[in-house]
Amino acid sequence: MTYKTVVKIEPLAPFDLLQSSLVFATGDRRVKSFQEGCFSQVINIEGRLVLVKLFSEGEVDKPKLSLELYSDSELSERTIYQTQEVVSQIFSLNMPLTPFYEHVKYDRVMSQITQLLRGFKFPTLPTVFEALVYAIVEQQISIKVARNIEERLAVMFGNTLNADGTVFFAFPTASALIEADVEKIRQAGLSARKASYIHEAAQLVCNEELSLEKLQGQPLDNIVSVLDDIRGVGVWTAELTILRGMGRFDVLPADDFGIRRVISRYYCGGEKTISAIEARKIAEKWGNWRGLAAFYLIAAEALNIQL
DNA sequence: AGCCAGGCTCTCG
DNA sequence: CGAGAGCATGGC
Repeated sequence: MTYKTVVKIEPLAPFDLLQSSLVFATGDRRVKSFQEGCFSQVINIEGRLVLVKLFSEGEVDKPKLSLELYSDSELSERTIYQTQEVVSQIFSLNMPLTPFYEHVKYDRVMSQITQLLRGFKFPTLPTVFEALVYAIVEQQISIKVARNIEERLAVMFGNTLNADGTVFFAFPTASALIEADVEKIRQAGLSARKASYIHEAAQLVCNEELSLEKLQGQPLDNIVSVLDDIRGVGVWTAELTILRGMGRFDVLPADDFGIRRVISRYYCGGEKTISAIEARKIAEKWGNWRGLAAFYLIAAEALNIQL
């Protein structure tokens, strides 16, 4: 028996669900995807799984969303509210974009790109732990390979939710990853080393040697150095975790090859990839939106936008 | 075929 | 210390 609840959301304008979800367009429907105008993902609310389907019913400057929740038992008001909060976090629905657009008004490149991508919000992840695991997976390999592996982790170790006869997979909990041994994690397509990083990180979180959620709101340098102490985590991984796991768009993962490439393409003629130091310098003018701005460039490149 | 993707650790000089 | 090898998969 599948229970369904529908919630209407009016996010802060502007918001463009289609642009923001494009990165999930090729995703496995059973895990996380954006297909036929619908974003879907299973969310874990205090151990209870809820399948979320999100549709746009409005326009970029008058956004309205329809959120459908599917579960195998009736949801309490509290769970419905919490699910809605997580969805709101994933797409930063309460974060205003207008101050960012104002800030980059005199940056010729960024002002053009923000106009073309008006309403784009870089999607984040529901928990810091998930963001950390994703970042470790994504080290060094291409996005496409990383996405396959992330989906495989969910299918292999995630809890399942049966909704109307179809099985969906949530991202694995830390304890599920601990129980799976390193060799089993490796079979998702990871190197033995990354598999053990992930296994160790899961142990840290489970044993409460590390409280990821407690790091939220601390000064950036603090968080980076705490995360940097985890084996397998360097500055790049820490910064990407903070950006996607904590919704901190003031972080620029400057070591990121892709980010350096797109900054070079749109700001330096693109002949050679720039250094992390040069990237940070150029990003200074984006102020506290430097991370978000970088992902506007990534999105622009993915859409092959030429200025 | 071989190099390179949204890096990091370990080893060696 | 700094430099370099090694790692997983998949696209080109």
